[in-house]
Amino acid sequence: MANQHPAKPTESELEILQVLWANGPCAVRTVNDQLNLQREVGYTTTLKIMQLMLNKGLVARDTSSRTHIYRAAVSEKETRANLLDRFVDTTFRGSAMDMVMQALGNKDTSAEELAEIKAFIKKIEAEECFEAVSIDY
Amino acid sequence: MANQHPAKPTESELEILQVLWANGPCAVRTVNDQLNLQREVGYTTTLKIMQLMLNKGLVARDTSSRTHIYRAAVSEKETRANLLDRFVDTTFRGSAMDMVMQALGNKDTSAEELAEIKAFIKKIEAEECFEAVSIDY
DNA sequence: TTGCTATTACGAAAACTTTCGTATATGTTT
DNA sequence: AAACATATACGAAAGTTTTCGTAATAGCAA
Repeated sequence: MANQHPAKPTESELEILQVLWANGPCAVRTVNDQLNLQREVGYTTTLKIMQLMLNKGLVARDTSSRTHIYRAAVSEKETRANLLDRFVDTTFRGSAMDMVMQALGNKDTSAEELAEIKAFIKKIEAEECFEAVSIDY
Repeated sequence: MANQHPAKPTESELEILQVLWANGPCAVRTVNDQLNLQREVGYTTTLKIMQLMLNKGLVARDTSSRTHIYRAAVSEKETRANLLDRFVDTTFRGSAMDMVMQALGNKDTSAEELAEIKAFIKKIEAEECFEAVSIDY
């Protein structure tokens, strides 16, 4: 179920994965248009990267029609988890707590969001009472 | 006070900054030794990167004695904040909440840590009542 | 068919990062 | 002084990622 190789997409590759995760399977043209909402990227550049991603197994594609349709071949959740792990290691010396604190400390966390987190924590705490039961759902 | 250019250290540069932040001003030899606790890196490699960092303004150095003493020229807090921003943007589409949730969701958050976060949230909520006052200390 | 547009494929250049060999200089020890 | 160990400086190579020019192909319209 889990990916064999933890998948370490580059920054550009990640941008593309974001588009695919958000929009579902897309043609290269669509992906490129989406990217260009944020920054200028040439069409063949996007195409090339997506072809490289195909080789790495980060995406798959349907070539039955002329315009190939690409889809993400790695899950958003797992990829995020991997990247988060790496990031916490390199930037917060492995302390996820430090990172959460810093994220919360950034002045722009609304009261609503804080409430949301509190609720989430409550949920986790409730689950911890039943550790023997699988909570990996 | 804030850095002019948000400072985007590479991964190696970040490793070196971590050492400098943790140990205070260091000679290249010291930094290299520290790095080698985690992975093998040649001395001149570390030296070279630190010299490049000097050009970029990421570190400063005291050359009064033969062994130059380097120190971080960017603050840990600000750098972390910058990197965190970037990371949240690229990996969590800008949603710090999503990231915090994912971090907390990773099964290995202890009850103590959750309590810590709750306390921290309480502190933030208290501060939000006095938004006019600077909470940037 | 002919010409126009959109797409894929491919390779190479450009940009960036990391690594290391080597020259040179400076202390230290014998 | 001479030999040795250690430090800096520098440049080039190797590795990785991104960018883009160009060719080949397929679909479509006139």
